[in-house]
Amino acid sequence: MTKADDLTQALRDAGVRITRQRAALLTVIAGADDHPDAVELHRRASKDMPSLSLSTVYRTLTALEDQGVIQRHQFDGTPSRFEKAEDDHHDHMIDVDTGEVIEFCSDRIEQLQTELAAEIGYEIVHHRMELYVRKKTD
Amino acid sequence: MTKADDLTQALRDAGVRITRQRAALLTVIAGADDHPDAVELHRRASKDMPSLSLSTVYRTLTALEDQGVIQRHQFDGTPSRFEKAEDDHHDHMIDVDTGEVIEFCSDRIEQLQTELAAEIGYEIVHHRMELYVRKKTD
DNA sequence: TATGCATTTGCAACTGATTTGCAACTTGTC
DNA sequence: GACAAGTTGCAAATCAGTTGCAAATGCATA
Repeated sequence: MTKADDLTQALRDAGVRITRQRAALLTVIAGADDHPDAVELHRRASKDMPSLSLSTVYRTLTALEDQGVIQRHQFDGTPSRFEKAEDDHHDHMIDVDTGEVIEFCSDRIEQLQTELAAEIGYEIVHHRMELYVRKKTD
Repeated sequence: MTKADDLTQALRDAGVRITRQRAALLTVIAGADDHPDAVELHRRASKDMPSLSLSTVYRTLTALEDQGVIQRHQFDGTPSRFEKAEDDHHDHMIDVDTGEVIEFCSDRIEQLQTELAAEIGYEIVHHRMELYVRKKTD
């Protein structure tokens, strides 16, 4: 049972129809270790499904996001990028020179965020933290 | 000497020409206590400068951003919003129900961010932290 | 395994935010 | 005050993403 199969089953259980184009996209997403955008996902999935249209990719990505199967990230001034929703939450560092995305997580920061919001009577629905970084040279 | 005058002088010193349209926009930005988008800024500035075009607003905002005079924020799925660059850095909470933007700052979090980046050999160029929040009901 | 129909597809046209080409017009300088 | 270079307004282009529609397909059921 591959990761793509897991995703497929989760969707089927949720009443989402698994078409060949969705299956192809799921396979690509399950196998991606990076954070591709819609065009890149379309490019990759097109190898299996040459007739796959970009609008279907967009529609499917939205559906998958609604199902909580994938996550959408909107980094500074670039098209949305996607990754499969792992059970563990994390944030991102983006290397401003290479565009490389590094995942990280800090429970301490999350806790401080929650406290800050609570202090003024709010609770956090979701958050977004991106560190735009550069490799140290010294 | 108003804030708008300060901005004007800063730009003039940087070799940026102060046209009537830029002056009008600077006045609006200097007087704004919220986080308006380009269309809203255009609407406000048009009162003094009825012929002001939206493309000039966009061009000027980009120029002001390049000069470090204003900051651009891209909150989830909405047009870019702008504010004058104060000397004090801060982050934002966005009320998901009302769209209201609340500024906040945590030195403790900033410090943790710097440490996290340093641990893997990076330094932070800039960062972005947005907490999407909802008023607590209980 | 065949049937039916709601869902999904590809295409092309549309949207909303922002950018750009260009000729006419200002600005700051000499 | 005149001139070169920077700016403007307009309309058209761009870019990421969405949508209407008729044709095609998944899948629950017979």
